[in-house]
Amino acid sequence: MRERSLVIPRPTVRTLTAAIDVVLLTPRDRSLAVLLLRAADPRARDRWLLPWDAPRPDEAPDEAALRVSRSVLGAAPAALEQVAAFGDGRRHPGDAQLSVSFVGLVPHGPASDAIDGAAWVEVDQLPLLAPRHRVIVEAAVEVVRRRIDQSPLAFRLLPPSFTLSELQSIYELLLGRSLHKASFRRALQAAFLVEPTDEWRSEGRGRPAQLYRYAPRRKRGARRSVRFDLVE
Amino acid sequence: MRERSLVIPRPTVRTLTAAIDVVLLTPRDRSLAVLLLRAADPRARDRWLLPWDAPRPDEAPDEAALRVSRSVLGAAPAALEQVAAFGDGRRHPGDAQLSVSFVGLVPHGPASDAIDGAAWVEVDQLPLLAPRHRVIVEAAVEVVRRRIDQSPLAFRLLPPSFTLSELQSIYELLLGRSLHKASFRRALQAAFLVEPTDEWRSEGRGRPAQLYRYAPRRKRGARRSVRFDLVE
DNA sequence: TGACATTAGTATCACACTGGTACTAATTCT
DNA sequence: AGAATTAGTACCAGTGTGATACTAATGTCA
Repeated sequence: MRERSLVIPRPTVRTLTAAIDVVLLTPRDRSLAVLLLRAADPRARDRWLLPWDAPRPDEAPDEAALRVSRSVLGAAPAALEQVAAFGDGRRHPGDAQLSVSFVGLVPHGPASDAIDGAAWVEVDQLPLLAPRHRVIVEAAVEVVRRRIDQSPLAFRLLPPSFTLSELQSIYELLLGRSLHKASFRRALQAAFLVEPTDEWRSEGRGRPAQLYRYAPRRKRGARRSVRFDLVE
Repeated sequence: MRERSLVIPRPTVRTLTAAIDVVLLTPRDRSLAVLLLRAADPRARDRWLLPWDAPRPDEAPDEAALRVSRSVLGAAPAALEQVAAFGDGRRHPGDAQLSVSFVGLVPHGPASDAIDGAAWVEVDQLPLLAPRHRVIVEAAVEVVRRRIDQSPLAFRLLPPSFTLSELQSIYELLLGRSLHKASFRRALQAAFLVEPTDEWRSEGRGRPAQLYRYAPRRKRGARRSVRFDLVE
């Protein structure tokens, strides 16, 4: 190794203001919806907000995100993952210099209730938000889309038992395109991810569908071939 | 939507100490190596450190990461992406409550020099590090491995022109397994990612290899089938 | 009641992709 | 010259993909 005579000054930490911002997502109609809070003061600069709070002393970011999620949902979300830290110039409603953002998934169904002053809004039809909250929502959706075939996120958007058509709808929702039914089921079968229950659901018209549950059987080394799906 | 009578208190921000920690990676031999700094004081609690600093006032995290990278490399890395924020109880060398971590990629070759007091260490043979620095390195490697087929990260670990065998070696390094040569090249061809130069490189023994450059031709909607490669 | 719409689920089949094996090509080493 | 080494290609059986079309089971409506 060649060496240059630069010298590293010993760094010291500096304080800044921080917030934990949570994007809670649930499937709604044919789209994803995010939970927004209406500002208590109607003359506030931001009418709508993501749920957020400052981390308490000695509270880890994921603990704070769980606490914020519980406070608005009344229960923990089915999944909660960090999205990223945002600290650029975009304005935060609490003027935090740094935001650590999380995305939580809420199953479709009656659990989608929320507290007073909150509303599920489709992510394609966001109202005016603080600029940083807007980019956080976009990043959260992107994170879920990217991780969908690495992590069982799709199953977190469904109740414990579901039909294969519902599962396919979630995948189509997240991937943004329609999928081939037979291929989808063949791949699902090959991955040993679900198992059928002995229940059937009759949803209005049409033939009843069998209900399945998420029951992954560990498959070691499911080695896939290399794919060059470069986005940029 | 059903409404409960919970009330959201208006949150206020709180200050905490923060650091920007940078993991610089380069291919070395048959492994990945990370740039570590040796502590100036030999009696310091941590003998080895990741490059880090506190963000300056009004400096965004990615700007700070770029600044830290430049200060130890003498130049910008070929890629720089955020890994995650870490704020659990694990100790940071500067006792920062929150770490925003970044991973930078440095091409193989003469640009892998570094400043005095720094060393490239294989990621499988890390010395004793502060606990948070250890998990940051592990997370950084994992991020690169996960994003390899979504983002042209592999090309950032190579100089501007390279042989296809070198490219395949990088993929094998990151994926941790060997790949089929013909399949690798077929997939590469189909993705329109590289183009041949008119140069050839004779590297000691064996037939000379043609040099290629990264020249992606945008292919819209390269739709792949769904794969259920769930890790957990 | 019976035809029809609707949704679930399967069968068939041409086509494309994967990866093992084996080959040719061009260079250095001895 | 011949062996070793690395680059690159050809062949091919097996497997995955997705279009089309089918059967199955229910509700709707005349």
